[in-house]
This record gives sequence, structure tokens and C-alpha cells, in this order.
Amino acid sequence: MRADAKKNREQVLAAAGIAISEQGVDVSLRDVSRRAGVGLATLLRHYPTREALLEALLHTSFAELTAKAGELETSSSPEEALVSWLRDCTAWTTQYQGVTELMAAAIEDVESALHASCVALRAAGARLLTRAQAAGAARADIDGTDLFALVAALAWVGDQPSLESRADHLFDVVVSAILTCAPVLGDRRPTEEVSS
Amino acid sequence: MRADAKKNREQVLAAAGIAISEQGVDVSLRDVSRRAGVGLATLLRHYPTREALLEALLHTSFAELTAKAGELETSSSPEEALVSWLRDCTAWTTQYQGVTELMAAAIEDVESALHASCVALRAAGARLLTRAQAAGAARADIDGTDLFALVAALAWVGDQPSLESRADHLFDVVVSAILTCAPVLGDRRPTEEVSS
DNA sequence: AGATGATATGGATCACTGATCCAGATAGTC
DNA sequence: GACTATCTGGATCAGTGATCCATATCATCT
Repeated sequence: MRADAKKNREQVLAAAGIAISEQGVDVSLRDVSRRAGVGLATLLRHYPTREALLEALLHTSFAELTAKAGELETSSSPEEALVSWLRDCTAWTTQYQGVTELMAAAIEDVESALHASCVALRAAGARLLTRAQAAGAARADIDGTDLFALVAALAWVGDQPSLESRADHLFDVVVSAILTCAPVLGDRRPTEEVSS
Repeated sequence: MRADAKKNREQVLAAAGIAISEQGVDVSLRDVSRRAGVGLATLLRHYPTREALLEALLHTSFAELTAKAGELETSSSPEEALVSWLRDCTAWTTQYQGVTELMAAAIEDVESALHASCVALRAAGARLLTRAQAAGAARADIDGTDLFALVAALAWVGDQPSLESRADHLFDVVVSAILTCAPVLGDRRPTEEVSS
């Protein structure tokens, strides 16, 4: 990779980060290229699709969320781990308005640059869910894809200006549906640190 | 209204109905105008915005759903009425891929042609919800807007090809969160026809 | 029936989107 | 310093919705 090409890649990525946080993932790629001081064609050669650009931009975040799931698996009770991770996921999506729509499309599109990351994320969630189900903390009739869909749906709500204010509350509502016995949230049992 | 104008309006509406059911609400307006055998400018004068076209197209459906809520209020138990109506709403949205996004935008945009219909729909749902809450059948910490958001979120899930297959199941999950005591669905009590 | 004027029409155009091409600029090597 | 493989970005293309306005059409009034 030539030095100038590398520099442009980085500038594009930086510009994309700013532009997307301001305008969401549907931002005009021409705008991004202009911000980066680069031609549109250059942006599109480095990142042939919007998904490719996002993958490069979100790669780290995806890895962190996936890793976080692994940590929680050993550091928290099954229920707390699941709920905490779900909260992290929904909180993360608020930074990238519209990202869940692309993720939902990518998870079944093997060609998408986001595919692998999305599948990994779903798998990480599925593990936490399975563990919670085994502990009797989560309802047994949902799987990783259901969890993915619920988080995506909550993220979608957060993306709608008119519904955004309800996102947090609805998170609690949906979580109460996932957890068995629908405990009132905040009704968390006095944190007995289970070692398992 | 001149006779030819009226004819064109109707042709556009018919074409829009077909096109939208095939391709969703984001269909190209040029396509619609071509199908209608009409210029794009003509379509846009009759329906200055996509929302206006949708409002004309969905007006009847909106009215029916709103009316249905009124009927259910007297014909079914509070719980059954609410659940049945929510099911009708989500089922309806599947006919118009992407419509909930526009509805979510319209409900707080007083200028939108869809605004009134969306507000009416939310109000109809709110009445059913309030009734169910009064009967102790629905959790008390949600309101009409929350309900609107949940239905919209479920509709969004149904719009995503990769998640569509889970929509029905997730409807049950979300409904279990809305209903107090999270009863297993299908665990409906032997239909005691309450008159109130 | 014919003339008149208000109304409706749709091709042309504009600004914007992402995608693609390719002549020219540039970096790295020898 | 010369040479080549690589990279660049202006130009262009087909698509989007929005807008303009000369023309065509309808409905009315004489």
C-alpha cells in the first residue's frame, strides 16, 4: 500500500466518523469525500460500498462489544450479564443513527462487508442468552436471532426523533419480556455474586 | 375539479397501490407516474409529497383500524381487545413495507399529510390501552406513544427480510411484556364476555 | 356550435445521489 | 534521475424528487 493511499484511507475514515455521527449512516458519500479532501472516486475505491466504509469504521466497536460479552459471561450473573450487554448494545447504536437497518440487511447477506461482524455479535448475544436460559433467568422460547431483532428494533425506535425519548423506557419493557417472571426493572436482587 | 384531473388522480392512486405493495413505500414516484400513464409533474401536483400520496392511499385503512378499536372497546374484554387490535395493526403494516418509518416521522410533524391519521391511530390505541390498564390487564407504566412505538418497532422488524420470519413470535413476546403478569400467549382465559 | 378563459398536463431542466472511466499525477524502486 | 506500477479525482452516467412553463384540454357562456 502506497503511503499516499494509506493517508487518504485514514482521512476518509476520520471524515466518515465525524459525518456519520452528525448525520447518520445515510450521509452522502460525496460529503464524506469532500470533508476528507478527496475525490468521491477515491473514497469508493478504498471502500467500494457504504457497508465497507462502515465496517472499517465500526470494526473496533464490534470487537469491543463481542469481547464485552465474553467478559460478562464470567464476571456477572447470567441475568445481569445479559441485561447489561443488551444495554451496552442499544447504547452503542445511538451513536450511529440508522446502523441497525444496515446490520439487519448484512446479517443474511454473506457478501456484505458487515456480515461477519454482525454474525459474531449475534453469536455473542446468543451465548449470553443461552446461559441466562440455563439459569432460568430468561424465557426459553427465544434465540439469538430473536435477541438480535429485539435490540435492532429498540435501536430503530431510538433512531426515530418522535420516539427517541421512549427508547430507554421501552428497553426496560422489552427486557422484562425477555426475563422470565417479568420482574420489574430496578427490582434487581441484591447482587449475589454468583461464581459460575 | 375537472373531469380529466379526477381521472388522473384515480389512475395515480391505483398505480401507487400496486407499486407500493410490490416495492414498498420508497418506490420511485417516476415509476408510479409511468404506471399511471401520467407525467411525474402531474403526480406531484395532485400529491405534492410522498406522504400526501400515502395519505390518500391509506386513508380508508387508517379509518378502518381506528373504527375497529372503537368496536373492540365494547365487544371484547379489555385484554382481548387490546391484543387483537395490536395484531390487526401489525398485520396491516406488512402490506406497506416501510410505512411505519414515515408514520413515526409524521406523528410529530404537524405539516405532514399523514399527521392526523397517525395521531388518531395512536389515540385509538391509547384508549384500548387505558381500558386494559384500568382492568388490571396491562402494565400501567406505558402510554399511547409507547404502544405506538412498540407496534412500529414490530412492523420495522417485519420489514427486514432477515428478521421477517421472527415478527410473529416477537409480537407475542412484546405483548407478553405489555400484559401484566406476562401470561404465556394462547393462555387466554376462557373468554368471559365482559360487558363493560 | 363556437369562442373564451380557467385549468391541467408533461417534457425539459435542476440539484442531488452512488457508480464508473480514464488521462494525468505521484510514489517507490532501480 | 528515470521508469513503472499505483493512485487520484474531474467528468460522466443513470437514477432520484422538485420545479418551470409552453402547450393542450376541458367547461362554460354566448
